[in-house]
Amino acid sequence: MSIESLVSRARHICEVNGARFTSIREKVFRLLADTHGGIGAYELLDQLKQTEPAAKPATIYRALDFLTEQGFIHKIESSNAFLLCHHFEEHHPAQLLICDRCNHVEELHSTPLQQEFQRLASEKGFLIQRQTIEAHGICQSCLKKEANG
Amino acid sequence: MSIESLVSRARHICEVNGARFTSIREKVFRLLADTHGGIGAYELLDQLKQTEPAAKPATIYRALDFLTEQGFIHKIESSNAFLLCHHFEEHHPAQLLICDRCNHVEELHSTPLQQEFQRLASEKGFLIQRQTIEAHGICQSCLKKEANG
DNA sequence: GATGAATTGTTACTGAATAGCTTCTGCCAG
DNA sequence: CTGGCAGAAGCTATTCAGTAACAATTCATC
Repeated sequence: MSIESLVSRARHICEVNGARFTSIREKVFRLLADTHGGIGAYELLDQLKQTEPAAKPATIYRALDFLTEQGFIHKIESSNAFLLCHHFEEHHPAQLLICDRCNHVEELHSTPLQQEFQRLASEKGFLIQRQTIEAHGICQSCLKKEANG
Repeated sequence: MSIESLVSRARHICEVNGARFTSIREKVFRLLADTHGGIGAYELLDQLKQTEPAAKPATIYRALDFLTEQGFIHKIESSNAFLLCHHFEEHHPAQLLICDRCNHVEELHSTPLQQEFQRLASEKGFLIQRQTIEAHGICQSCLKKEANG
C-alpha cells in the first residue's frame, strides 16, 4: 500500500467527516506512514521539526489526537508509541503483536477474542468502553533469523 | 484480606526467594496495599516522602521493579499506574478491568482468553513473551449508582 | 574486622503529556 | 470586501513518567 494512496484515502475520509486535513496533520500522517512499527511522540517531533522548525510537543500531540479521532492511528499503550493503521475505513479495536527485536507490529482483528473479553467483563457487571490488547515477543521473521543464524 | 496478612505473606515469599524485603520496599508495598485501585509512581513518591523525606524517583522505581520481580504488583499500561496483586503466591498474567469512574480495578485470570490470544499469535508465527490485556469502562457498582441516581 | 554484593543516595537528564493563553487562518454572513 | 467567528497552530511553562551513572552505605558472610 503506497503512502500516496494512504494519504488520499485519509484526505477523503476527512472531507466526508468535515474535518480539515491540514498541512501539519498530513506531515505527521506521512511520518507515521514512513515508519516501520511504532514511533514515540518525541521522535516524531524531531522528524517533524525538519520541515516544521517551530513544532513543539503540543504540535505533535494535537496532530496525534486528531489522527486518533479520525481512526487513522493506534496508540501502543505498553510502549507509549503510535502506529499508523492501514485499514482505517472503519474504526475498529485491534490486538497488537509487537516484536521487541525488530520493532515490527502486527495488527490482529479477532472478533472472538474481543467478544470473549467482553463476555468475561459482563459476568462481572463491567461495561467495557475501550480495550487494550497487546503482546510483546518475537515475530516470525526474527525467529527464523535466529534459527538460521 | 488485611494488610498485615499481605505483608507477612510477601515477607515469607521474599525469604523463600532469598530476596530482601527492606524497609523502603515494605513501605511502598504498604502504600500500594492502602490504595484502592491503581496509583501513579509520583503520587506514590509523594506519599513515601512523608516517612522517607529523601526519596527520589529512582527510589520508587527501584522499589516498584523489585515488587514486580517478586510478582507482587501489576503495572496498568493504559494508565501508567501500579496495582497491588492480592494473590501473588504464583506469578500469573492478568486481565484488568479499570473503572474510569471510581478507579476500582478488577483482576481477571482467564486462561482461555490468554490461550486464544496465544493461539492467534502462533498462527502468525509470533512468540508471545508478555501480554497486556486491559479494559477501561464502568464497573458494576458505578453502573448501579447511575441507574438509581 | 575485611570484603564483595546488593541496596540506597544523589544528580541529572530524557521522554511523555497537558494547561492556558495568544496569534493566525479560513470561512461565512452581511 | 470586510468584520467576525471558530478552529487550528504558536508559545511558554509545567507536571508526570522513567532512566543513567556514579557515590555512599548496608549487610551477610568469611
